Amino acid sequence: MTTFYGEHSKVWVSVDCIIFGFDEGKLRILIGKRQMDPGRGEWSLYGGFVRSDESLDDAANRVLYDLTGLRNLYMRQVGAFGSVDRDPGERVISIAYYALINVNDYEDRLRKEHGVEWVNIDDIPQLYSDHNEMVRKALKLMRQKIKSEPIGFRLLPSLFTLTQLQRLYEAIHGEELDKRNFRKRIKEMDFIEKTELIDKKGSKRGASLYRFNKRIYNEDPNFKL
Amino acid sequence: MTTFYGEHSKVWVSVDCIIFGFDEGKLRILIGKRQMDPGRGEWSLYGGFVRSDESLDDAANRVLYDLTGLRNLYMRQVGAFGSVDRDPGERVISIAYYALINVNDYEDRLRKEHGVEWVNIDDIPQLYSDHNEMVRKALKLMRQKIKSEPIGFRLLPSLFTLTQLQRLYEAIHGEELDKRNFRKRIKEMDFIEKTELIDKKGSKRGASLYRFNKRIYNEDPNFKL
DNA sequence: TCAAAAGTGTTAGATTTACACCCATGA
DNA sequence: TCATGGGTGTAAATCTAACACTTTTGA
Repeated sequence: MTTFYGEHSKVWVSVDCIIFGFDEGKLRILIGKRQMDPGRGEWSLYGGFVRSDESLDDAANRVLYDLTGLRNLYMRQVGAFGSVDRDPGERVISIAYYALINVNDYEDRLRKEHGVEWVNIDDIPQLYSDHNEMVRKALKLMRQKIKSEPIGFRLLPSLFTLTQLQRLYEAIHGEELDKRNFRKRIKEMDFIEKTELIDKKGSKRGASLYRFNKRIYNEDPNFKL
Repeated sequence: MTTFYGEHSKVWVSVDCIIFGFDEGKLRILIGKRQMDPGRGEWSLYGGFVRSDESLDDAANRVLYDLTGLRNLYMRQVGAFGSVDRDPGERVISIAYYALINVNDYEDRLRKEHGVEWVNIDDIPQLYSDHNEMVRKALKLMRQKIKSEPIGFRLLPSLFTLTQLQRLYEAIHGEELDKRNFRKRIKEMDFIEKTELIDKKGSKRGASLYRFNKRIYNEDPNFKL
């Protein structure tokens, strides 16, 4: 094996995941108490080291699968974090990723096995190392992204009511929306399809269930919320 | 030295810089022919390895200073690039940064010493490894950023005419703007100050020179272009 | 019968876009 | 004197934001 860059030093590279979920009207992320040194016992994002035979995206997908048992999650890179002393043990740079999951798809057994919890984004405690900074940036990027792409559906069941959808957007942006204006905009988006099904859980009267039609969206991707 | 993560493999980490400049009405970046193996002779971004005693941002600033002799450049991280085979020699992950410079501040002697050239963003050749992808993402991020923050002034001399400013925005977004609407919006931004000075180079009649007043901007940062 | 969520249109105000002519000057 | 870029205002169209009542039904 030829060594081109021998004179330079190598470092460890990890990925850390900000996993967003929407439950009980709140946007939440998964965090757990760190089970290894250094920093044992501190609240932390879930992460792992990048292996020599996998890309950064592969590493993030592996870590996400390991924690949630889910594949093909919507996932985007947040950025690289590389202060010299960010890890108290060694020089480690970390690439943060955020992912969106529908909380119903996540088996609670698996969640408990890994000792992670859903925490409201307004109540995030102090986290290990620079993880709070990662969360802030992930939230900022996700909020921005959701304005121009219909990624919110990744946080909902495949069938959802318009009130659920509105509550999701309110939770993400942290402000209330006008019901009539919201529904007016939804009606303009043909890829948000009304089904014949009625949800009876959320109200006595019942609310129509909608679904996101990816095919129609791809044909005419005009999204604005 | 305690080794917490010994069982995992380390990798090389580099930074690569997309340096934007505005000259002769075009948005350009600095690229050069690679002077080392692997990839010797291919067009490439300018970069360097991250040292063990510096953060990623420090490394990017060092690389930028080495190339341009300029400090305190506006600079933002583009992201981490980490395909397994992205570097033909070894496993190297790279963190891309973009920076904005005023081309007049860059000594041509230094530019030639490093063998780099200003290339119109519409005429970028095929670049080494994944550098084209880095450029695309940098451009996307910069275009987005400039809509909400007055970073464009970093690409202009400290005194500029409104026509220069308009041409800059046209070059960045790749579309012509209406002169009257453009100037109407500028007038609303108190931090773009008209000076008493007149530029006689750009026209016979002469055009007023303006400057960006950072203090006023910080007091009332309302920017929208 | 009443509490609770679903569903539905209109209007005023703000923002955005389109558009054309006169001015000052150096060559 | 004329070619060149500098400088200026208005009106139509579009988009955004504010706002209140009726319906259905399970408890």
